[in-house]
Amino acid sequence: MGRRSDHTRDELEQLIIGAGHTLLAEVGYHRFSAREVAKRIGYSVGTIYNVFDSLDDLMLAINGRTFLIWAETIARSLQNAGLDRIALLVASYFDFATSNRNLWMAIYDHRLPAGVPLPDRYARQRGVLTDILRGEIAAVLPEDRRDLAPALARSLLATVHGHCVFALNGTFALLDERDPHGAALARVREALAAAGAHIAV
Amino acid sequence: MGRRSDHTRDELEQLIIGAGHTLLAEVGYHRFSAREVAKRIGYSVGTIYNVFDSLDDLMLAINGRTFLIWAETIARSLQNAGLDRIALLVASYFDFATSNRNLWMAIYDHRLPAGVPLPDRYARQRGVLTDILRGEIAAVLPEDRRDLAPALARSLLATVHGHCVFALNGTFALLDERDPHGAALARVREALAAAGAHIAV
DNA sequence: AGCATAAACTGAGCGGTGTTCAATAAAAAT
DNA sequence: ATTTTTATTGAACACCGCTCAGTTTATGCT
Repeated sequence: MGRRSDHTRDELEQLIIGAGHTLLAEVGYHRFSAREVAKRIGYSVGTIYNVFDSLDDLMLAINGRTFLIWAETIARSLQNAGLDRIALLVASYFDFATSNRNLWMAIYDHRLPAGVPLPDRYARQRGVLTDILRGEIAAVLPEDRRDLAPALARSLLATVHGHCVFALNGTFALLDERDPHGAALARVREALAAAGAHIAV
Repeated sequence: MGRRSDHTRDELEQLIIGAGHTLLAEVGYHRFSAREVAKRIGYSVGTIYNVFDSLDDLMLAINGRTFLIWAETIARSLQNAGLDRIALLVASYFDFATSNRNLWMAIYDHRLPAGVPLPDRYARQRGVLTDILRGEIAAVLPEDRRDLAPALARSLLATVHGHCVFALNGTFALLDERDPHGAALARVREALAAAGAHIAV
């Protein structure tokens, strides 16, 4: 066929990302395919490649959306948080990863060829989430140590991430760890305490 | 052709694992293929599948070998270690991962289908490495807290792992972190200090 | 209205993948 | 010498990412 124009270019892009997001959530990164996305929206493979340069490109768009949803989820749960906002952040991280297994893992399963840098757009979508973390960590640090916030936020993110990965990929099951979330929170508390943070517990 | 018997079954298995290991190191998980392994040892695809049930099976064998080499590397570097053995462990972790990027990442890139448990053989190969860690951590804990060692070892492994993943997958580059190894070591020291460990620094 | 241009969309085709299994060839046993 | 067992093959199947000549439709122009 030819021009159909049921959708504008932007709508089509969003349609693809949406269907891709759903497919990814259902089957996971390594069973994801452009052909299946096309089938689901009633277009042919070629159309996917007219809108996106490559599958890498599409994956970045889908993962970018996951990041936005993730940031939104965490922001919302922070709104009705108690005093211990840090504990809530850790819990949110685990919660999102666990209840969106495939989407969350795809973020880290997908990698660009060596040397290709992440596009700015994607970097910004990721930034939304890390900005929230940095803000919350800065808030619990004493004023004279606020400058530690960026580095500490990165490091604690990595700490929680490590526990979360091991929880989801079976490593912790192998090691008989039954409370990954608790362990992560304990490490975060120790690090914050060492930095002089004042946390309500 | 038919029976060639240049190799016994076991030799052939080791030949495949060896060539697979090399290929994996060269091209990484997502460009790894059974056909290429076969080509490199002068056999055809079918032979790979006579020796291994599936590619998952072969990947486990290869990753298992990586674990053994990793454990050996760490054990050797512990032999001529100074007083701060914990710092050396963290450094070794980063060092192995960085200088064996593809092999190390493949351990975590490869995942069995949901529900399929890791075979015992593989679990044991992994165990060698974690046993070393648990021993070293127990050694720096006061006697009356030695029982914390297993849980703490798991958690610190996850902590260092998280930092290492972010260092290798570009997340830390995105977040302007320039000393992942230093950050990981700082977190480990804080956690050990909180557990009452006595470390030579 | 008719026609030319531009845009959207297709899907067969290319070279790859994991996996299977009838056929085959050589060694071992009889 | 003949049968049996074993090791090995590679074409075939259904999938993959990706391309691009070709088709269809909408739009602009006279």
